[in-house]
Amino acid sequence: MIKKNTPTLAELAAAAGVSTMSASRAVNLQPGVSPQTRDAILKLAAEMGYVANRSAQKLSGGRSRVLGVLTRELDNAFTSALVSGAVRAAAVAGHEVLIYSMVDRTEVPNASVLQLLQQFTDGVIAVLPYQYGAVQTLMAAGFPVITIDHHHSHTEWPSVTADSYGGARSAMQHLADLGHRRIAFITGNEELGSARDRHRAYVDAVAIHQLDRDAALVQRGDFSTRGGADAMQRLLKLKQRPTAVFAANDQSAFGAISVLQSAGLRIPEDISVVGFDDVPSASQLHPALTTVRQPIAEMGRAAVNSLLGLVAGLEVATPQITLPTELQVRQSTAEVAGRAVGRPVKAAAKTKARKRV
Amino acid sequence: MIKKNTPTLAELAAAAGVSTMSASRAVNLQPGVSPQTRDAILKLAAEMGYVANRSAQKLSGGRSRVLGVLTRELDNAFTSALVSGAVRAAAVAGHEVLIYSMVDRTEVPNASVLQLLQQFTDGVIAVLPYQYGAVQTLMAAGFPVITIDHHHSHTEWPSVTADSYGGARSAMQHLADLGHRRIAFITGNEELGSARDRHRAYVDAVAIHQLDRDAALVQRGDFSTRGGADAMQRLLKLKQRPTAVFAANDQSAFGAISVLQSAGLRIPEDISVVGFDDVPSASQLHPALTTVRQPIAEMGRAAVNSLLGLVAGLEVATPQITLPTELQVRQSTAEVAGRAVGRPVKAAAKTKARKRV
DNA sequence: AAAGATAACGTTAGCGTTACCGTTAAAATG
DNA sequence: CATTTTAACGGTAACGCTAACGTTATCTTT
Repeated sequence: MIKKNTPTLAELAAAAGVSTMSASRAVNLQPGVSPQTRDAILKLAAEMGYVANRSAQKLSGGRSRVLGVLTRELDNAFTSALVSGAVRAAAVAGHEVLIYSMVDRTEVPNASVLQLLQQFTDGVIAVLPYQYGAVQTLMAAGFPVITIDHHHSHTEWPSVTADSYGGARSAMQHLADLGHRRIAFITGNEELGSARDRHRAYVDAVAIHQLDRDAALVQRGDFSTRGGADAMQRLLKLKQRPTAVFAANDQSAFGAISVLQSAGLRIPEDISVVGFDDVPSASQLHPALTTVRQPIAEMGRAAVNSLLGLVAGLEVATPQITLPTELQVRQSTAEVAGRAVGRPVKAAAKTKARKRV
Repeated sequence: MIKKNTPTLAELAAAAGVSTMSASRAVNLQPGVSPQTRDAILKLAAEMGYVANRSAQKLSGGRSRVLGVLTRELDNAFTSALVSGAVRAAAVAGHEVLIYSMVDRTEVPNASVLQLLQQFTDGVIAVLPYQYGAVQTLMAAGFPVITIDHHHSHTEWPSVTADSYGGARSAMQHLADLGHRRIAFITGNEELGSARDRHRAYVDAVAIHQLDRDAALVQRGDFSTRGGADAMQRLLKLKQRPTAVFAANDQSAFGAISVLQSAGLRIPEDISVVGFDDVPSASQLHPALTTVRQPIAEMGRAAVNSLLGLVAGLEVATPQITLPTELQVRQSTAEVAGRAVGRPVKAAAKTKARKRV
């Protein structure tokens, strides 16, 4: 239960019979207090329920021990998982996390939002895309920022990413192994390094596995459900339809699946679909989506740790952190139904079932 | 572009040739300054890029003009839409919104989180469920809180809800109109008033429309995809299967649909499904879900307005705000296929198509 | 044992803002 | 015209904390 009047540092110090500075040093585990007085103060602090006032900390030039997450869309399994990881990692370091959602609104200049963040937090994790300008502004002001994913033209920014290229290659390998030769690709937001890497992996895989090379097989998406659906619609109009579709992220894949199902096509019998991200619903919806898993929570954790380094004024050793990805084979991919166009034989479905994880 | 040194109120005042207090009053649009000096200061403030330091504001006993949103799961279309609405409404009133996600972690006492909120924000919108304890604590401390949805045992809390009962009744009416007599219900988290209201509406509808009354038709869910899927699995095991399923929210409906599709059942030909909420993906996935629309963004707006009232110390006239809901008929519902169990006639599908919005 | 080095504290002065109260000048009143 | 009321402003003191420096004990060193 919160008391209406939380004790202040001065009150704590008075109760402990020391100066406020000693109390401050004790509470912040800083040198300048003997271990025994520190422990005594700490014990008393716990008893009295002392909690530092972060506004005051920040105002007096100190750190508030609060980290910010700058994001646009909240409705996003990716962001959610990321925040969870970040919050946990921050908690270990005694920090809290506050999220700022950049809802479009023209009436407020970006600058004031950024100042809000600067006034409250010690550093920011920016979940790209969309905040390029904000991120640049923040960095220019010398404020610690770590981005998740990276902007293709700002590769020098400290960032945390997953191995998009490797993951995409293994997804394509999987499809090639299943006998697919005509594989479509739905692109992501190509302002992002991750989207470009996945695209590049697709192109390379087409060359290496000697797959059908057709510009029409690559359709523009934007990482959204609608973008995926629209791209799939275009793919369905092709005279020679693909036997498999690799979407740059799960969200796009969901859109594609939706279109395929409403067109009466069965997945994976008629067409295989692979996504990227492995958001929770990927395994919960039908058919369970074969996708490339990103270690999202770990990315959040890594971002927090890097950010805390920046906040402490350390030169970050590896400003660009890339975490491994892993293919998750589920029900949305199957062996291609022979060379002939048409429905797959039942046997095919049974065969691939054995390969499932 | 942010300058490293944002002007302070004192600097602004000096530039304008007035005292800091006059500048403060001008910036906050408070009485005590003549219109002309106020305008002059405001103009200068815009030129100099003055932005108030909210930490300082809050510390000096004032308001920070920041509102908090307390939530648990971010991965939630509902929360996302709500925040959007809240942010926009807050912006109109010159406020910012910061989100705190209550990730489970035992190592940090709730109290410090709440104090964080008290130190930074002027009031909190709590998106239930899960934060009952926190909400109570906050309220006990005299801190302004508005809840979204309401806890069944705390009906006196200031809250914003949608008309769950009415919406659920119209959903049931719709199914009854389509000839369904055996309708299943997947419950939500019944700690919430909304879940109880929907359940009550189902029970009432069964009585009023004289539908099949069978305890096995009501299966427990928890507003989650998995909960909906598990409930549907149980419903499929019934000797007499329902011809329609009403899920207490869209998320549950998605889980149910997933199970139905993997069982080879077609929606809506074999079974109709209705959800509740109308989250964005409800209309984007296949089949597009018939569901009850909640005005989520408006709920966020209403919450902000109420909260600002509380912050201003007003006695809120209507502590319990209920917003209307509306049935959205889409592709997941169709006329029941006669009395006999089996596939629907094609004609049925055509008939209901005319009824679509 | 005297001098210097080191650790353990305390004092002061802000950080940027607003509340409170005091002051001054202009307007309204008798 | 003297007096009261009103509005417009300014000075000062907090809010709770920490940085920077000052002070006092304690321990080395020669």
